[in-house]
Amino acid sequence: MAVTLKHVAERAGVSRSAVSRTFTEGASVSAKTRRKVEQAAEELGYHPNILARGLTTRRTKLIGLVADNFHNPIFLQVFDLFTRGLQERGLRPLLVNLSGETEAAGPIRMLQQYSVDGVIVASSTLPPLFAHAFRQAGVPVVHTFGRHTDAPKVNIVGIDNRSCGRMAAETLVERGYRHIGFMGGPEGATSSQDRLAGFLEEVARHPGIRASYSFGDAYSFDAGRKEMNRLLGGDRAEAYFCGDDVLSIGALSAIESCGLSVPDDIGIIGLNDMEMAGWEYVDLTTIHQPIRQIINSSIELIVAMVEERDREPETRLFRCHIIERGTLRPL
Amino acid sequence: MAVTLKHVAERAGVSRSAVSRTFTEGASVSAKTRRKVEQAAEELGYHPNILARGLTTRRTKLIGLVADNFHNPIFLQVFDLFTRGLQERGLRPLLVNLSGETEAAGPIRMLQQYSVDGVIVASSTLPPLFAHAFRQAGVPVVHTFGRHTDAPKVNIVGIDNRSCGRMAAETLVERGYRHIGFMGGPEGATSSQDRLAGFLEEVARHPGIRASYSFGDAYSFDAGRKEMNRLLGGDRAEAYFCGDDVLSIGALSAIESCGLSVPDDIGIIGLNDMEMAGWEYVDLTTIHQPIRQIINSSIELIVAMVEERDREPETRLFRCHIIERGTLRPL
DNA sequence: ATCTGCTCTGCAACCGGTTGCAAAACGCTT
DNA sequence: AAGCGTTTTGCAACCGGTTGCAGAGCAGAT
Repeated sequence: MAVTLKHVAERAGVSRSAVSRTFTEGASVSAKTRRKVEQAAEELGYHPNILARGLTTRRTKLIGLVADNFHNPIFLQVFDLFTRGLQERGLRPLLVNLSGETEAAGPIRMLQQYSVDGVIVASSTLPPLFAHAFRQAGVPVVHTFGRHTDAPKVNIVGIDNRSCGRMAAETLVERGYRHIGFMGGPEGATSSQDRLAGFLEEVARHPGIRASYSFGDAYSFDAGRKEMNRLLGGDRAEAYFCGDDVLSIGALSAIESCGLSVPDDIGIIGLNDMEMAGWEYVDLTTIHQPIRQIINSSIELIVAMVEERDREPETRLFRCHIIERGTLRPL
Repeated sequence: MAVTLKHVAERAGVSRSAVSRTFTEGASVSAKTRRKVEQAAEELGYHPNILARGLTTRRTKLIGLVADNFHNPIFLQVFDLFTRGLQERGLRPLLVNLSGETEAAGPIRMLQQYSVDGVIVASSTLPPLFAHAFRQAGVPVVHTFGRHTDAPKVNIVGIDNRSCGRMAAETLVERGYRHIGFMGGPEGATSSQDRLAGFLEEVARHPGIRASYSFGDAYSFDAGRKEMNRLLGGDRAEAYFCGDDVLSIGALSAIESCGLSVPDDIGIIGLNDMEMAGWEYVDLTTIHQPIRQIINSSIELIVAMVEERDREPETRLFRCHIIERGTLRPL
């Protein structure tokens, strides 16, 4: 059916090795054979089978792309950037949906069965254990949006969540809010924990300020709305730092449908600066996370890991900054 | 490094074939050897390499998932459903980002190099030619959200765009709008063309009604806002059928920031019923497209195609219905 | 013409599996 | 115990490639 090395070799009147060599970078072939082979290949429409090649070269150019949140539009952008970036380097993303999964063993086995060259775990909610397990299994791994530590066990690319928490608290305090709240994503997510830690750290530096915190079930619109509805029923704060834009938007929605208005009655600041945050509708004040850089850097790192398997894991953090829009009262 | 058939065979004291057979459905192995092999495999942590297997079985369990729009949140849901559905059947999506690509040759070659079992083209904007080219290349293909025809050249799963256009026009007319507009996605997209055709068809049945139409650059928020801004500067209609929810939301945004209000000054009806359409913020009246069914059906079809390569292509269309929310004036 | 050193080439083995085939092992019957 | 039909097994070839190695071919020097 498909045209293989052998067909090309026969047609060109050379050995299979000669054909193979014309298609491998840096192999030794004379100009004459190369020409013959290329012509035969052209005529037959031959292209080497990457998977068969991978059997000997141990490079499949497949990269596992593991995600566990398909309800946050930011991930559409994440997928866009990853697929493009990988494609540009001749790599292919094998998409793995881990929603609801808690065990790493299954996905690891599966990705090994496909002999992926590396794995990118793109999630701020999966426990660090997950990425560690990949490394333990000998698969190069980058944890994008993972928790930053000083001596990382795997490559981490993302932001300093703790300092974002501080930045958010500081901003709220500056604006004169006296009772401020943190509304996180899932309690178990390292990103929630770190953002909260930074938030409380900053609050502790301002004696007069009262702080409270709680968590949503997920980084999703529904979770944000649900949690804000709950908060509105109790002793609510004057302004909230929501752990993510889509949570913020859910919260805004709850606030509006309750007859309150933003920023007059309640202030909101998000995190991510997703496309939607800039829509007139939403006009969300938020902390910008440089997604494009984070993803390009992740790709660079996974490529480097594949080249040099026993490279020391490293952490790459990117600076965030506040995007002033309309959901906090002005200075 | 990795543990292979051979290792297991040696440890279990059997031939490589015996090991292979234990791991292939329906092969003939005695209970005794099976036990020995399974134990050895367990001890070594062996799992067959799917790609090596694919070399002989010609099944890699890889499915190409081709998309060209990463700006419409509906696709996040599409990816979620596809990845889960495929995973449940032991298949793996190889994600291909075709944004901006116009030639099919490159992607086809690439997917062939990875010997994918089949390809799902998930786009209402890629020309039919694209999916045809895959078929021509002998790759089983399903075009999800593709244009429906009576004698399809490839499998098509989606909705009847023409009848959705009619439904939208009919609804607008019922509500008493006399000058109605169609605001499509890209002019070249079959979905835009068909929705418009249906829309105008229905308008033609109502003599007093005036209709106009135009197109956005893409199925995206920005395109919707930009186009609505243009329309607002001219002789605008009383209500618009936007070819997609995210376009509608862009349009709503343009309308609001112009000081007009919906549905009092302008009515809007969308198409898709994406999650966001239900947010209080947005509260978009729209035509519901049964995404879940469309995607499950697409997966079923691609699986069937892989089983039976020369199956006749078929078309599967799903019924849509109107979801009444707050962007059209009441009956 | 011979030698030297280099570049090319093909053979054959290998990557990690599957599978047709013939022989071995098994369970029953007689 | 021999004969029979079924399973089960291992051998060897194959899937579509790559690659170490030894020898062939070639150009230039002597």
